[in-house]
Amino acid sequence: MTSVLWFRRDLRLHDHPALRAAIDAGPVAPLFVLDPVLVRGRWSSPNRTAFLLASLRDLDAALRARGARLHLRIGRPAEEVPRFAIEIGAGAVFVSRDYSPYARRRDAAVARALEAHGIGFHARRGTLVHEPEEVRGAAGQPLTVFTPFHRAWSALPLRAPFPAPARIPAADHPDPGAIPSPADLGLPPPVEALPAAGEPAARARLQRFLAGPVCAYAETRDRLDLAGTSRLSQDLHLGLLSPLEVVTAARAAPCESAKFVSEVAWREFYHHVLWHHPRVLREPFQQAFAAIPWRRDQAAFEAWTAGRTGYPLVDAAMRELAATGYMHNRARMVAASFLAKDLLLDWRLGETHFMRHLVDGDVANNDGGWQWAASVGTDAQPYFRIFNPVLQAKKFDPEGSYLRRWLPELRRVPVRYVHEPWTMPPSVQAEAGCIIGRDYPAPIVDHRAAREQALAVFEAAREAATPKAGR
DNA sequence: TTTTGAGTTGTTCGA
DNA sequence: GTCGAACAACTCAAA
Repeated sequence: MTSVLWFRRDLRLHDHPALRAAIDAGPVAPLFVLDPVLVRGRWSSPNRTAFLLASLRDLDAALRARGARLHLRIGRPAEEVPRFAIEIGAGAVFVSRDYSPYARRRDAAVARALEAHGIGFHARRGTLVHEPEEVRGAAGQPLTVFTPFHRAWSALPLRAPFPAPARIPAADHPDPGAIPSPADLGLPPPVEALPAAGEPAARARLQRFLAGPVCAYAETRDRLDLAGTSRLSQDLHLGLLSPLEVVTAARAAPCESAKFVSEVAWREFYHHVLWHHPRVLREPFQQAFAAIPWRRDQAAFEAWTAGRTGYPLVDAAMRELAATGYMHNRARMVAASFLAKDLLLDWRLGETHFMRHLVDGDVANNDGGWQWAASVGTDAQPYFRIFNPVLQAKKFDPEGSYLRRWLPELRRVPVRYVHEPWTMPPSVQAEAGCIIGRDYPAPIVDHRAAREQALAVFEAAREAATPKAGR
């Protein structure tokens, strides 16, 4: 039986259960559908699309080396997938499961359309290590606190990863369709320094990380001035790497890798939370905080996006994002906390801004991270944990090298002032060529006062949602 | 059922 | 400068 392998966020040949199932069924027609909703939607990103398109070119090359080729269609999947399957005479469509609310609606529509023509739709694992149905508490319930989730997740056995197939029996369509460039799609050019795309580049990053950096990961992952993180987020997002293979390889690393594996578990946790609670894309997981009166302040939001808040770590982070489509994880937390707590702006504004820029932008992880930073997520109640952007900078970038890298205005500012440049005496400002208010902004809010206000606002929301006496 | 233990990533304050 | 306690008593998970 001829089948279609519809690639989505599983752009690899290694450890690909859906691909294996398709090959076992007979000739395979690999397909990718460029969905306008994902290319031009509210949460789309030219950076991410460019990385996707480059990865597709790579996937096509890898398929050709094995006797097949990638077919590309542009349009709505509910129309394009059935049309393609019918044209090629396929009896089934295989996919790797996808978990976002949009993906669920899309896949349900595609499956319905296929069914009308007697074509099967088969979703296999491959996007996560363990499926949402598999990670459960003692009473069989979905878990919403990370630690019990992590325990249950870690206790599940790992299957052996599948090797990449040596050959793929091809079912070719006479019109393969060309992989467009971003310009062909009318998209603005992406940032210059995109990571190398495609499965081989991702596998090389994984090997390099596991050969050494993973051993220091627990100590260096938070350091803004060191390259201590894995930099695999975009690869996991697009499925250039199988998370199962990543975890299997990490556990076999020559040193302690549990901290890194637990970060992969965070990715799974947020995917599972989104699967069980799709409403989190619209509202806080903790409904008590749905009523927080977020401020409307366009100027403050624009200062944040432009990296001109006057707090160097926040500004460096936002400029790193604009310049590279990437932001260090620690910087994401500080920048997000600043938007939600110091500026009291709706975390969903920041969530959208991140999605529009991040090469690794992932609905589940981004939403989970933002809700955590805004203290409205699955965490029980640490709303009084408000990052101090100055302390965070001193702690994780002691010499200010990350700050200076992204804030040229501060390059000549002495270390003792670089974390809080507004404390520079005028003579030092003149000498450093950095006049506060002219070359670099004064803080747009006073952190101490903003913190007090945020505490009061969150406290009030919590009070309002709590019934007074004894339920 | 009720109770008990515990919770990614912090900050501030006062000794 | 360092260190422990307080933050505020909440929710979830499991015994």
